[in-house]
Amino acid sequence: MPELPEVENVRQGLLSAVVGQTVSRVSLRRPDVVRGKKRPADLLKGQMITRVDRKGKQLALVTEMSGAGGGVCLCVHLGMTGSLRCHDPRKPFVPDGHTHVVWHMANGSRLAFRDPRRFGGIWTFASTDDLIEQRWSRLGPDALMIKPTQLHSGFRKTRRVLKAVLLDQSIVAGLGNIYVDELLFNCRVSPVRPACELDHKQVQQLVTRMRRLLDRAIRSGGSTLRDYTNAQGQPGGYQFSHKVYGRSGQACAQCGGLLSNATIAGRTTVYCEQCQE
DNA sequence: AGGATAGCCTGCGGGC
DNA sequence: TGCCCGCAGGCTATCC
Repeated sequence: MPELPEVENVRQGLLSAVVGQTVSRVSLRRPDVVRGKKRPADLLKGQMITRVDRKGKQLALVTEMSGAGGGVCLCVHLGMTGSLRCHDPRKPFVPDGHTHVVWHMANGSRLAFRDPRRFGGIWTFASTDDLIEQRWSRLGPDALMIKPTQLHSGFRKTRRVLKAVLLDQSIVAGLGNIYVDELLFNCRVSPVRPACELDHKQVQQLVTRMRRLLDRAIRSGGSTLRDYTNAQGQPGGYQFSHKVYGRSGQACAQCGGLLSNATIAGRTTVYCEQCQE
């Protein structure tokens, strides 16, 4: 469930907890969560974490410079149930069966990657340039950065419906099922509307409202439905502001009619047939 | 080749 | 009470 607002909250929590810390030991309890070519040296052992970057729903733990183009880095994708949690040196921490990687820091704190469903994973790169070229270049612009012209050109090159296009990370990176439904309701636009039908003014409004929605969700700590917590283990509060997600059969906040539930683009979708055209 | 669909994986909740 | 099945969903692979 971690979408952009949740991942951004995790990123911000990691800034204070692990940036500047040196990794003294890495415990790889479940090797297959590290995808692609993995070298133990690439799991950051002996290196100092200097940055935590994000694009869309993906994070990067970056270490100090090593050759051209930036530091060695790990790309972490949380998938549906993945989490990155920091554990205080003074408190006991017993990794359970779903804790796949533990980074032990020189100051005694630990960073744990846990992911019961294992839709997430970790990718290793020799430099941030490699990460960008080999992986992040496949993503569209980040949802907080995208310009209306960029989204509009993404819309015009397909015949798919809005729901499918907004979920497509190669068009815009960071939205998932929750925030797409919330955004479409916020804009009063139907999820089954072909994306290519929107004119520039409508796309502009979509981008404006997308940024505002995501900003508010970030400031609320993201949405916690079941699993999500930030890097410090605290839940978010934006689930209390959801207008449509998870509210099928309940009253529309705008017209009072019943919210509909349908499978659109293979995803459960909640929307108001009356208000969203 | 764009687009739809299956499969990955576990936990939980509804229904019998 | 307990079991089984359906569902949740981001992303990749596969097929049409």
